Amino acid sequence: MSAPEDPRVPSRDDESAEPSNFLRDIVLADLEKGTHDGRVHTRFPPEPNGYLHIGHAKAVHIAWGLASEFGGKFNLRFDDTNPEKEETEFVEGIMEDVRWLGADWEDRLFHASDYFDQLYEWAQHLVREGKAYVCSLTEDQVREWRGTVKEPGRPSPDRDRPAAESLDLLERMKRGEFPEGRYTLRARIDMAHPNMKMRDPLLYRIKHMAHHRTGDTWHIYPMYDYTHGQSDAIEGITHSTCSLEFQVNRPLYDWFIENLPVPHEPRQYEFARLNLTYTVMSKRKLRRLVEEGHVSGWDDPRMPTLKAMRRRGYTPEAIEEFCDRIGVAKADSTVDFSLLEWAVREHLNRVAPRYMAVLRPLKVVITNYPEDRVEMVDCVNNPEDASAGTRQVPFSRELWIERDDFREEAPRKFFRLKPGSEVRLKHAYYITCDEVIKDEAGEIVELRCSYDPESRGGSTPDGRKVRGTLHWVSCQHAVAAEVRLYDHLFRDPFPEESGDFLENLNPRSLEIVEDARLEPALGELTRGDRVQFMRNGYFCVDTVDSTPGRLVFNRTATLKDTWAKIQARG
RNA sequence: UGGGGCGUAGUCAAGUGGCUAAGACACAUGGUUUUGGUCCAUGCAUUCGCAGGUUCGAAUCCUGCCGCCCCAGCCA
Repeated sequence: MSAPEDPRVPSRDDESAEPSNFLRDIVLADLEKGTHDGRVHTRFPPEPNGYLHIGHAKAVHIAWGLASEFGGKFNLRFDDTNPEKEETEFVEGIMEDVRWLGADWEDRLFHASDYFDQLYEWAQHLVREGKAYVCSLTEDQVREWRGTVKEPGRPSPDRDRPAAESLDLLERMKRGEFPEGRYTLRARIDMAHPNMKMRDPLLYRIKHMAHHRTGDTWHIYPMYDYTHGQSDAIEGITHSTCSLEFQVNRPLYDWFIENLPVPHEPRQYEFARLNLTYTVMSKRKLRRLVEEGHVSGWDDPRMPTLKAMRRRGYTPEAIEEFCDRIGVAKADSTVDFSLLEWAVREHLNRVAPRYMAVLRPLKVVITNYPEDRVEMVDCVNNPEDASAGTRQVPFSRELWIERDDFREEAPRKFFRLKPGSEVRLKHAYYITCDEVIKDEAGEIVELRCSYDPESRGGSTPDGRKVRGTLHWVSCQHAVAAEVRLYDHLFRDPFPEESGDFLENLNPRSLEIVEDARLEPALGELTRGDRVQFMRNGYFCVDTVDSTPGRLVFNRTATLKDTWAKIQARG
């Protein structure tokens, strides 16, 4: 990349460059100054206690993006310091998600638990230096002694415990000689510090619990603050990115780096986490949705989890585009769901092959078309991509069209099928509606139409204009399938802001179409295939419930629907 | 009301003293169209939370005020 002629021209004018943001600018400046020996090394540090969601995708995108753009490295590190909540099950799931997003940690998969020995040695170091002590206050006492945001705390009676004594107690804590809660190891900083995090924070607590990786080796486990920065230091992380709520932890992060003989000095930078309209992002709330049965699981396509979005048909490319568009900043914000939808449409429009599928079938009989005749018509697979080619679709006397595409009494702007009017059947023929057949209840059950043999392929020698073009499926060739239509999980764009978020669930977030009629080629699709149902939306074959004999499709996103807007306006 | 952050359009977000405040999404209008999709064109902040001040010149600097978020887990 050559330097711009005019230095004031931002580099983002260069199409190959990432849009800039304050983190990127910091890295750029560090590279300029030669900080960290000119290295860029980032990491994504999930706790393996749940599944990743779109907010985590932003965090991965930032960390991985910084590393990949500047020829740096990216680590995946599981922050597994609390054996109570962590499970191996999540480790595999998270790796799958991060890999799917396209972030490559190469051979650098780590666990904070890899550093337990080193962390323990450093804890002893702090004790010897008079910077940490074993405290015998109970949990409640610690809380009480800590003071409040407005009042300073009081020093623990053990604050001046001799180093030798603390060392001995710490060793015995480690060996499991004491019950949980009996002692903690605390940093000796400042009980009157205006930042609560600096009031002699806990470094270790006793937990007689097996760890998913270290087994029964430990009876004490390090706290997040004592673990995170040092793990970054050990791995040579240069820019440790995290979300805004950790800003108050940064002075403590720095304190450990300054007071320990670490091999490297990482720096922490915080950005605003992602919020999205019409959904919730907190692990606790997502867990409630799953556990209380409001969704079918963590991979229910309505969930904002990555495994759900993957199942729904979202692509990593779409998520990356979305992340590029939302930017990186420090202001709390909630992004419009429509931007995510735009991103997935933008990608799928380019790559999804088009097919015809009728979701709510209405029979059309073409009275002047021979009963036993079947013609194969040529259909374009993707008008955005000539290389996608064409396919043959069978056309016959009896067809299914969309119920919405016929109106017995139609408004002026309705240019689909109505009595006496002519429309085009996509890639096939023009038809005119001659007669409407109803049952005893007055329900329309069939349309009798006539076709113009001259219009084969969808145009006529006389060049007459036909305003509406409908998709269709030949009855005798149709494949039946289940189609699941998803809408926002919540009806309120800010479900957390008014009452219990569960009260804002959208009762129509899932509509199941049991008996859609598809053109035969769709019957050949396999799990995970992504397509466009023309005039309907983007769909993918469900990876869980679909079988070759009974296809199940998930709607990823609708197409933009200008007609729906016109109708809504009245 | 201690400390740490943040307020630019409906939503994100550039901008860091000097031409008419980027861009995207959304929205609106028109055009093209064998998907009411895509695509194309146009419009959409006389003003940057508010009020003063400094300056020839302020979203950018100063002062005061207002609002929102985070911190008192032996969670991360």
